[in-house]
Amino acid sequence: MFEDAIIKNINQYIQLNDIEANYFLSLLYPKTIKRKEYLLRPNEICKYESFITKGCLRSYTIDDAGLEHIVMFAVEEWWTGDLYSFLTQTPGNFIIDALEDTELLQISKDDLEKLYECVPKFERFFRLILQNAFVAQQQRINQNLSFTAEERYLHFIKKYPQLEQRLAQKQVAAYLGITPEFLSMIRRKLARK
Amino acid sequence: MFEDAIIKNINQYIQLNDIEANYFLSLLYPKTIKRKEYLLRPNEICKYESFITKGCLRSYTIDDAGLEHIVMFAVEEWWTGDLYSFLTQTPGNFIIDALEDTELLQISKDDLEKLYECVPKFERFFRLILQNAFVAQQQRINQNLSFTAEERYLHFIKKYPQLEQRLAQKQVAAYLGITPEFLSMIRRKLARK
DNA sequence: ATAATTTCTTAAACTACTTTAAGTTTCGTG
DNA sequence: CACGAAACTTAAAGTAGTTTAAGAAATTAT
Repeated sequence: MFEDAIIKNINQYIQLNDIEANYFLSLLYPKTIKRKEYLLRPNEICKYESFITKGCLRSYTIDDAGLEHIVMFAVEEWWTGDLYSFLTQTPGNFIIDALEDTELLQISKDDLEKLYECVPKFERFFRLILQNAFVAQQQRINQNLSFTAEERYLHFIKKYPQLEQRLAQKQVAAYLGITPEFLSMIRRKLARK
Repeated sequence: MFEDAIIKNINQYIQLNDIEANYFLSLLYPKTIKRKEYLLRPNEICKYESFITKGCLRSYTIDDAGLEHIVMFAVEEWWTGDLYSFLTQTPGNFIIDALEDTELLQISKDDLEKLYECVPKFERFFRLILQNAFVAQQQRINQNLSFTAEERYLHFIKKYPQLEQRLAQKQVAAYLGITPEFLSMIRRKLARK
């Protein structure tokens, strides 16, 4: 069952006994969403942080010209949500929807705060998760500043080879910050070599 | 004395008693660096995370063409360091130097780990700090993807009005991901309005 | 104060990437 | 398995931002 996967994941960072694990599991709401369905609609308040047991989602914005810009992908074993909206319980900036049929385990803000109180080890768990995310984001910012589109694409397929297989090229382009047309040209140029 | 400032800052996030505060202070090394001096040289291992009591620093990279790209600024009441290098104790990707004469309080990785053990509340403190940093970085990534250079500049001076006063324009340009020449043109265009 | 250095400005030529548009391929659904 | 929709490709024209270069202004060091 998919509750196992999340405990296994957490045990890579902190050690939970059975009581703690069961208490944590009792706070989770399972949810399934189909491809193209929303996890978080425009301007909706993010009520839950979600751990993905199966599937793939994207967090993105739509600009004035109607173009989509992807801030992050999330696949199995990752957490997703609009953290700003979740923490403040105010409408967020990001939209989240599923790129594949997806299964999630969700925790509400109140329950997460209870969890921090009852099992403070989870402060450490989420600190470690956030540390990794922070480092990854800092590297992405640097690459967006210093790499060309081609360099960003090459880095992306090297860093996330399995993820790239699952994504449409237009999603990759929206993550790299280029148009699908230009990504197509980059790929043609690379293929010719 | 500047040790007060850091305790005051931390007490905004968690409540420390005198024993805990004094223990924390005992782990800190004060350091001062002058303008243009390095806090972290190219390929150096980041031995300390640093809390800034006075001054201003930048974390940046230099690309193959010799251009600088600023990943973050850090001023009073902020932490800085190359987190990846600090956590892994391997050479990092970022260079850190001072844009003004700067005073820091530093903590080593070993001491920070001791601190997490002895005063687990600090797990919470750094989780909260990282949460805020994560949200800010996610917004910056989104803006780099969806805003024009002019929009990014307008957002920057609105979000950090006091910081912009302290920075040379070329530093702002290196943070926004544009050339100083183009920033100059943007400013002229805005001034004419 | 003054020289030396760095930063800022301006403008013309250039380029990485976008836009538009049309055709082709792939994919999801009945 | 077929057909409608979405994704991908290609190419020509357009643009946001870069490069280069030179002069002006501001800052730093002596």
